Amino acid sequence: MENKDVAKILRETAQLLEIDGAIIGRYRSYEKVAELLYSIPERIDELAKDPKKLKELPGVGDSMAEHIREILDTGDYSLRKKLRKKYPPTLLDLLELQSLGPKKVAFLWSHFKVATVEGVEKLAKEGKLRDLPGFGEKSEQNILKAAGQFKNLSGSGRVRINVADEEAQKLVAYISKAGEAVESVTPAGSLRRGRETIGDLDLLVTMRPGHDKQKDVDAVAAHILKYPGIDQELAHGENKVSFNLGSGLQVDVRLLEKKSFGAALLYFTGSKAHNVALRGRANEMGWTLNEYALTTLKGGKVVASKTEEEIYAKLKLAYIEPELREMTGEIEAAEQGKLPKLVTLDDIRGDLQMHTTASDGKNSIEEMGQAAKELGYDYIALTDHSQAVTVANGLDEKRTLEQIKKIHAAKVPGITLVAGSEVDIKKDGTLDLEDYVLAELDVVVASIHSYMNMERAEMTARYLAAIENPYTQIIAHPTGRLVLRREAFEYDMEAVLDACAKHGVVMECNAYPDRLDLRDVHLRMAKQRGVKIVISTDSHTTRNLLFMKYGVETARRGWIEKKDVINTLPLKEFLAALRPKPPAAKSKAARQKSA
DNA sequence: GCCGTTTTCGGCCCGACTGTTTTCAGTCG
Repeated sequence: MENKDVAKILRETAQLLEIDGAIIGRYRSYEKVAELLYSIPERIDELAKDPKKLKELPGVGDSMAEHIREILDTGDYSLRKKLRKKYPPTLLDLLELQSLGPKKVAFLWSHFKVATVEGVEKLAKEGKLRDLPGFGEKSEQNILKAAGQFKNLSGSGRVRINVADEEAQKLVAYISKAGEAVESVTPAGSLRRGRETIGDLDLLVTMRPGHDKQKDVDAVAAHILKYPGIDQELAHGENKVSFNLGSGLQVDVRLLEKKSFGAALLYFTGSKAHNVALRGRANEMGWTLNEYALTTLKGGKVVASKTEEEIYAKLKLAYIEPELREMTGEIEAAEQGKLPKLVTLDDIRGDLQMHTTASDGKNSIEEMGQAAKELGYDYIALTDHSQAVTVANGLDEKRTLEQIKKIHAAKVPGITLVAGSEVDIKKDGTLDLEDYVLAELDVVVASIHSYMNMERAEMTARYLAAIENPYTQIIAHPTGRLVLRREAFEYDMEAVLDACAKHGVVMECNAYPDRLDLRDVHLRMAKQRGVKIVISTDSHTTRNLLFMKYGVETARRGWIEKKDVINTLPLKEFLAALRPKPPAAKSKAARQKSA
């Protein structure tokens, strides 16, 4: 059973308990463990084999360990089953509606026995909600609106990181033009943490001290609400405005004074779990932490507020990079001075997967080279598809040899062009080009583009065969998942990474925002085994080369350091870090000639 | 249900905003 399956059951139990009126701590303990399961690199079914290991997880005690074991053994959990008998499963849909929470959902259920979005919508339309305690005409309208949105909503309401990033840049530029009063506009939230999908955009606006503070804030807020992309205004208060963009992305803008910038940035960057831990730590030290400052519990004296660095320092923690703030051990590491020195975009000296017009790319060898040179790279590998990927006009042996010649002949001053191929790993685990061609390539990147729904054991065997092939040097987009569109392949990641470690095969962290694969937890697993990483864009146009930053952010989320990433090395050392290939075999033609 | 330099009970992050109230509960992040 996968971690996410166990997490789903625990989360649902938490929601049902909350509706059932359980005390706050009880359902939070379920919620906490559910969140934890999404973020740990270990598989819960593996951990559960050792009774002690389970209880070492924060927030897991005797009872929770027992519940987890029950879920793993039986596929379900008795308390959840019991609650689902009491409340219909569709009741949880109601929690998704903006303005409805557990209390109101429980009330609606107890009074009307209504448990579906349609049912609630009907009651609202008939005006049956407005006279209930805690409801009114306005909330009736809000529920109607939310029900309409729920029905129209396709998918999760999250967008890929590049979409959020582009929206954020547009908004930052727009808000910066609000006038003299605006000093800075800074994106925070999961975008700053480099998550692969973004649910909402958090922007911090710091204000210059003026003679009439509230008037300035009001003017800026008014300017923001005139932003052309706004679909619906959600909230407009003294220091906050929220709205939906046409894309469905929710935006929260906070207007604040410069002196609390650090505390606010920390707070709005999250993650929630990281914040909760920092607050708990502050309390233990006799302080309290909120979005305005770290202050003393007694007397409310400000201890730190201007920068994140000084707040971490007061909490006796090394500065924790945003990408690490997911409560996966970063607090302990910061306490002990054992945080990784994360790889940066500036460390990257070459890009090792991209396509040209020879297969499905839009630009020539020279154009890709020129664009990469302008980004400051020392080298790039041009890696067009191999023949099996027919939809991409993949290259066979003959065309690959010609392409190698073209790449070596092409001259772009200031950058070295390396001849590569993204060779398809076929169904049986063999590579899609003959050995005599693989031997001629400077770098062999292998990846899967077909038969993606194989059984776990079969897919594992396919990868192991590919890794054992002495020509395979890099495995590209190893899990094959497409963000928000396609689940990862099923296979034994541990076994595959162990094989990579054994054979010196490098794993790719694919920077293309639809892929971001390997993802954070896998990268940490790779690092634990000493498997080296390359970060590549998989570009199909010169513009795509700019995606490198998303790959670097993903690698940082996986605690990856410069020394773990071989395309931070100068060309010669990079080539030396690749698995050495067997000496060039004779071509088929040459073999026939000599025979 | 978990947990402990406010420890074996009694808390559980904390504040903004909304819509309902007439001082606050519920929702949200």
